[in-house]
Amino acid sequence: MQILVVEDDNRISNFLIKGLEEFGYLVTLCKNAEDVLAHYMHVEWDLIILDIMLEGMDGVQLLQTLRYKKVYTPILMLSALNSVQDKVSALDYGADDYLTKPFHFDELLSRIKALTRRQQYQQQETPKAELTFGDLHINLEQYKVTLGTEPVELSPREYKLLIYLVENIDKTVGRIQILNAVWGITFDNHTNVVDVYISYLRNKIEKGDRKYIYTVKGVGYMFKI
Amino acid sequence: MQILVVEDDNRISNFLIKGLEEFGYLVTLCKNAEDVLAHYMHVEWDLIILDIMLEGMDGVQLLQTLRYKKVYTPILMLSALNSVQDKVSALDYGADDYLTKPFHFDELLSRIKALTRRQQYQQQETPKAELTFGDLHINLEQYKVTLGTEPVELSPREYKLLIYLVENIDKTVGRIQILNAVWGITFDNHTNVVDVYISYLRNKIEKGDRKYIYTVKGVGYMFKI
DNA sequence: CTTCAACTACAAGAATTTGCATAGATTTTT
DNA sequence: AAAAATCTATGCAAATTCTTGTAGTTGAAG
Repeated sequence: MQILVVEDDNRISNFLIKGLEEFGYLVTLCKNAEDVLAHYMHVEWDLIILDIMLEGMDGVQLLQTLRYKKVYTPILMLSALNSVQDKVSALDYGADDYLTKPFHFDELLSRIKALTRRQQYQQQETPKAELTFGDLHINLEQYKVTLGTEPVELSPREYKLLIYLVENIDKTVGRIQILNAVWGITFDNHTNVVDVYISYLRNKIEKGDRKYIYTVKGVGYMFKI
Repeated sequence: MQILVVEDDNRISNFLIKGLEEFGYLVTLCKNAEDVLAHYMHVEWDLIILDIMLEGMDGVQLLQTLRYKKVYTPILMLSALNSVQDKVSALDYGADDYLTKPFHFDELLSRIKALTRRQQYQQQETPKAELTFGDLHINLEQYKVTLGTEPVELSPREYKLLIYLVENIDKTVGRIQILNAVWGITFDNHTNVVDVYISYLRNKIEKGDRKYIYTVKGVGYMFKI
C-alpha cells in the first residue's frame, strides 16, 4: 500500500512517516505541491495525504489541480485549524476525507482503511500472522523469521525486502519496482542497493542449500519455493 | 480497557482520571463535544463517560450525534442535577446509564463494570484481577506488581506502559503506537520517552536475568514470556 | 566453441542511524 | 520545601544502510 504524504512541516511528516511505516504502509514524502505535479504523478498511489497549509501552492489548490487532471486517487486532507470554511472547500473540491491536527493515530489509521478499502480486500482479507515457505517461517506480528527452528536475524530493510518478495511469490519483480516498494519512490537508478540486499538476504535465508531467491537476468528477481 | 472522559470541569475530570487510573483503566480526556467528533470517534473505546453540561455542544446533543453515527460504545452520562427530564432524555437518546454528581466512586466503578461486562467476557472469560508471567505478577485491582515475592514500585507512567505491553503480549508494538496509547495524542516524535521508560521498566522488572521486554530493531518492542 | 559486453555478486569500508544509558532540567505531588 | 515523577538532552557503541570498486557470470554473436 503506497501512500504519498505532501507536508512541509518536518515534525509532522516525520511523525506520519514513522507511524504509518510501523503499520506496514510504504510512505513517500513530498515537501511541496509543485513537486507533486512535476514528479510524483506517474506513480499509482493508493492514497494521498495532503496538508492544507503549504508554502507556495497550497493544499486546496493542489487538490483542485489534481482533480482537474482527472486524478481520482483517494485524498485525505490535513489541517491545523478546525475551520469550517477550509473543511467545506476541501470536500467541495473533491477531497475524500478531512482530519484536523492533532489527532489520535488510531483515527488516521481507521480513515485510511476506510478510504483504501477497495484495494484492501485483495491484500489482506484475512491478515495472516504466520507465513511458511518450506523451512522458512515468517511471523508478521512478531517480525520474526525462522529457518526450521533457527531464528534468522534480519535488519529492518532486509525484512521489508523479504516481505515484498514473498508477497510477489512466483512473480518476477524488477529492480526499480523493488526500489519503489521497499526503499520508497526514488529517481536514483544509479544504485545497486537492491543487489546488495538480495545478497544479504540470500546469505541469511539460504544457509542450507535450498534456494528461495532466483535471479532473472536483465529483469530482476523472483521468490519461489 | 480504554475509557474516554468528556468533561470540561477540571476538578471533576482530574478526580475521574486519577480514580479510574488507580483501578487500572486507561483514560483519555476530551474537554468538549466538538473535539470528540473531530478526533476521538475512530478510536474503539470500551466506554465513554459524558458530562451532560458542556460548553458549546452539550452532552445530550453529543450523545444523539454519536448514536446517529452508529457509534454503539456504552455511554455513561454524568449530571450535576438530578433532573428527571435530563435523565429521561439521556436514556431516551441511547445512553446506557446515568449518574448524578456527587457520587461515590464505588458506585461509578460498579456501573462501569456492569456496562463493560459485555466486552469483558470476550477478552477475559473469567475476568482476572491477577496476571502472571513467569515471576512477574500484576494485580490489576490493587495496581500492584511483584517479582516473585518482591514488590516492584512502578510510577503511574511505568505501570501504564507495562499494562499496554502486556495487553499486546507476543505482538510487536511500535514506538508511535506506544506513544499514542500510553502518552496520548502527540505529534512529537523527536522524543525518546518511550525508550527511556522501557529502560526504567526493564531495570525494575528484569532484575533477575529473566527477559520480558524484547527490542524489535527498527520497529519497537514486544512483551514475551 | 570462443569472445565480449552487459549483467550480477559481493567484499570492504564510509556514513548514518538506532538503542540505550545517564544526567539533569522541569513539572507534579506530597 | 522536599520528594517523586516526568521528560529532555547528550554521548556513545553497535548496528544498519548504502556506495564504491572489483571479480565473476551469462548468453548471444561471430
